[in-house]
Amino acid sequence: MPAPRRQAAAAAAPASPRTPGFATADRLHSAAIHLLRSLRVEDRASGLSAPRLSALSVIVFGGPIAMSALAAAEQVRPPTISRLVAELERLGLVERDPDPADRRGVKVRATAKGRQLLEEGRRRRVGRLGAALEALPPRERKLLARAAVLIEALVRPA
Amino acid sequence: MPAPRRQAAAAAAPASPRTPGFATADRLHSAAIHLLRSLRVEDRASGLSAPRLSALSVIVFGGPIAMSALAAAEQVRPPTISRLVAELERLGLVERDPDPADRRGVKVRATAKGRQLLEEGRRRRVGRLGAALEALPPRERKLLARAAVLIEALVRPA
DNA sequence: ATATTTAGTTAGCCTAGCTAACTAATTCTA
DNA sequence: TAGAATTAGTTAGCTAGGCTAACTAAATAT
Repeated sequence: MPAPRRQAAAAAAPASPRTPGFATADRLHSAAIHLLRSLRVEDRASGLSAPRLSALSVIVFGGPIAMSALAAAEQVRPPTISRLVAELERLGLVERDPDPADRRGVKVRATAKGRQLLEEGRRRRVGRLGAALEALPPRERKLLARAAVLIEALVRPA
Repeated sequence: MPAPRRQAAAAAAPASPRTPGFATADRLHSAAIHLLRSLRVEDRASGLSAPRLSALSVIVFGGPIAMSALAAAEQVRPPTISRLVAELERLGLVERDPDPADRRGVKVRATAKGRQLLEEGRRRRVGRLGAALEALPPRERKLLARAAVLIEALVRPA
């Protein structure tokens, strides 16, 4: 286990095990775990580890981004990002430019190769699940799409 | 990145990016990632890392279980499980008994302390999400509950 | 009776987390 | 405005968790 990071005592009043919210939360949590576990297989085909894929994704979609912002997005410490970006750079997937506005700073951006690799990976990963969803009645597929939106809303402002 | 594990060429025909299944899959994938990321905070309070919590969970719910079965459930190699279980044992959360039916084998089971720690963690983790769900209109909460069931069904037979 | 397979462990390597300690640049303040 | 404090990023060194290779011991197959 990595050394625990101090949290700003986050404990909101937890729902008691009796409430309908708790039961749903439990099911949702479990479903999310199993969903992601089943997709991990596809990610391996990219040749990149999960942390690298995740960081690359933030860099691709988050435009040129500062190291500190990237660390925050990935919820890791700056040294972790430093090393990770160094590896992505060595692989030709991203580049580091000095920030002209602040000469301490650095902006990371994806190369064409990086974008391409990510896009392929996303296609593979989501492709398998997408095929399964195609087989579903449209009603159920719509239900899942709405659920995804609800979940994002629940989680986003956290 | 850990050395890639050979996969039995799993590539099912991926859905093309145009289909409705693909768009939904993308949203669902993203929602699952963000959901789990937001809950990670609570897991840290348990003092156990994610791999240890996950293995402990399998041991608690999967009854006395062989090392090899545990490795399969966690999708890791036997040496990884050997070491992980050794640590859980050192912490007093699980115990290893020789398998009387096959003297090469070992059965791992949770101690009372292990069960208790897991239950507390689950309460904390799901509590925060549960509270958020309580605030939702019952209709939307039901939608999420049904979505969870659908997802499990999609993923389970994979 | 011996050879092969299977269950688990040990040894040794790599990646990804962390903290601590550092440099360089910026910003604040007396 | 000189000096102090803060901020951005890196380097060094540690631990945990992944892997393969190589091993022991037991079970099974020839």
